[in-house]
Amino acid sequence: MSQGKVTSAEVAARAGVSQSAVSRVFTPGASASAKTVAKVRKAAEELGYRPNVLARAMVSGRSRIIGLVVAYLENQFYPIALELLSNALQARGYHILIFTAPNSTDGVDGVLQDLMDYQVDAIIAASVSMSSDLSARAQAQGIPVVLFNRSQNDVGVSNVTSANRLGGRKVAEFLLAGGHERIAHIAGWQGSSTGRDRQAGFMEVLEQAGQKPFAIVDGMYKRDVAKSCATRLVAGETRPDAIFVGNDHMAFAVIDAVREAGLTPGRDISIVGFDDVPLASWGAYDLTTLRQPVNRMVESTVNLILGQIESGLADPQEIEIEGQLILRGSARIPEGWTS
Amino acid sequence: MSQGKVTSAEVAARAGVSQSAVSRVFTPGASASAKTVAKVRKAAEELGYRPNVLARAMVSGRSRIIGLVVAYLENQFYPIALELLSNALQARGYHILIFTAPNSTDGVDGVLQDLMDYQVDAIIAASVSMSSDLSARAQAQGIPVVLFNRSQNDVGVSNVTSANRLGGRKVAEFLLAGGHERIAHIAGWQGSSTGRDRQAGFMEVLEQAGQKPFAIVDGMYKRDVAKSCATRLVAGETRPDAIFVGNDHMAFAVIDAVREAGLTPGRDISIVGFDDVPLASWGAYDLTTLRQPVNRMVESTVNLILGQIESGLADPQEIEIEGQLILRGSARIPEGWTS
DNA sequence: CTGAAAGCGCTTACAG
DNA sequence: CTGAAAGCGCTTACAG
Repeated sequence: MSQGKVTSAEVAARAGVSQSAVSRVFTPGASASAKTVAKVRKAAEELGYRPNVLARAMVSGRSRIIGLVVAYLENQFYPIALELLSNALQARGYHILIFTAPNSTDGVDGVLQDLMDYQVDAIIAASVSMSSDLSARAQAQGIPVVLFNRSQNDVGVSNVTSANRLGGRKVAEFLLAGGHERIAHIAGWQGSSTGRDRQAGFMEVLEQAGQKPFAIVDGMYKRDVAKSCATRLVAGETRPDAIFVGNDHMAFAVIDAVREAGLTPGRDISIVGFDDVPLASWGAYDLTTLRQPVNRMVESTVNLILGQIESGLADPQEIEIEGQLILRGSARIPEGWTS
Repeated sequence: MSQGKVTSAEVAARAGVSQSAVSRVFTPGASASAKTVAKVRKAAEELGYRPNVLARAMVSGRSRIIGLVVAYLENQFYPIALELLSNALQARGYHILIFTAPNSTDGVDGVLQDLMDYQVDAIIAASVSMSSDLSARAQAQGIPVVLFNRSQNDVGVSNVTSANRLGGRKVAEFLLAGGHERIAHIAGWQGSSTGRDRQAGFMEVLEQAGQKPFAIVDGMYKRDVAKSCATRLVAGETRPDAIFVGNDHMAFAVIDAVREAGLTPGRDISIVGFDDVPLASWGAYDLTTLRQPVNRMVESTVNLILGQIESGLADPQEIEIEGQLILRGSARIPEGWTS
């Protein structure tokens, strides 16, 4: 069957047609007679021919490659998102070229440059921020960029997030309704929009209720930071009766810390996370959390990206998807609470 | 600065040299005078020129793209491996094109075909198996293939695994030394080499010791399967005093099940996993497990792959890396045990 | 519908 | 060291 790389010219020779005819047979929506199609398909089959995507990309200007910049793969939210993105894109004939990013803007910028060298049709940047310089370069080359799970309005790119501020509000309302009076917040990294927005929503509601937070600290989206914060918080004379944690990944560490201090989440202290990664529902953590609807976030991202690739225009859009509070055992549930 | 896509011809024009000269300046190890280099770099800088990787790939036959087939992203072992692979490859100027695989051989084969269409320089298949037909096609095209965390000797491809059989033996020895008498095994998927090898090593040692396993069931590498198996096992009149679980991902579900039955891992029943993913060390699970040295597995994979790409020859190699038992709280530790 | 020809953006012998 | 030219494997007007 196949023997090294087979080209369209070889197929043409065997089928007794021109190379252009072979190309047309493999180009969706091209014109070829049934007879030609049959001859070409037969020859191609016999030779094991498959079109070279890279060559096609050169001339058509479409690589069918989407660049994905990703970080924080230890946080289960991202592998899940990655898998969903890959599946959805694959189903539409696109594939993901992965770039793992150092967490600084500089690092990301370098990586984005590399990405563009591959002539990607679009870029999805998950959980990182970029400079406006780089976003301008992408724009200039007509490459749509979308920020996934992060927003940044200074650089003129699209972004898809959940309703983070509203999410923060919902958590605060839930905790207040539960009668908590000393609510601490181990926040998501304040260098990120998600961290800031969740905190802002949370604070708004507390303020409206005339309640001061027990403490606010930046957990940096890091397990070890969150854990030591939690340990410190619960070691004091008076301790919080609830902790809202900026994401699930940190919340797991907080639960570990709380238990090490001899307390039981949901009874002695309420813990609420943000994301609802699969692990949140596993027995050992049973974490109450505000779900980010990752399915719908991915769906929106894919539609947005493909729409922009096909239309050729890339006016930035901001998509925000509302998430829902998922009640589990780690936090006291207010009487009669429904949601 | 940058204005749409800039080509080497435009740079040449501005620098007052030939297009070939520009190409040479950007080709590592080509010959160009200091003067030419300076002129070209300056012009390139001013225009925002970067070589088109795809065009380079067309003529050089090297895309600097490595295809990665991956599944099971919910199991933390794979995102971790993915991140390490991507970092290592990126540092050497390669990038990963991701393909998520359906778990059937047919599915994988289809995906591999798509992969080859992108003219990847090599293929890494993690946790999946492929048909010998497909491996032959890759071979014929001179594309090295390595199986990561899976072995398959019928198809003539390289593979990198940990010492799974030995690992199974180590776990059995540990459990026996701990005085356990009713050891069950919720095995890794028996359709996979890892599942079979771990089980085989485990059985060998039990047999040598004249002990029959309490039960052997196939957990399929699925949480829900493993969990219901565990629930059933501990519900019986006599129950196992230890369970060796085919990987950590399932072991977490087993621990959940055991706790739901009112038992305490490490005290009432010993649970041992396989992998040592980060989550295994978190407080809520504290899982004793046989570590797969993912760092070294990745390192070997990258060296193997790049060696084969550069040498042009791809004689299959089998690399096996020994793992170590990591003692934690989920299993009774034999007195005086050191390892 | 179909073939000959140009061209996508590069690299790489080949002369000089 | 350097430029002109061929060619990588395709797609896509352009004639017919």
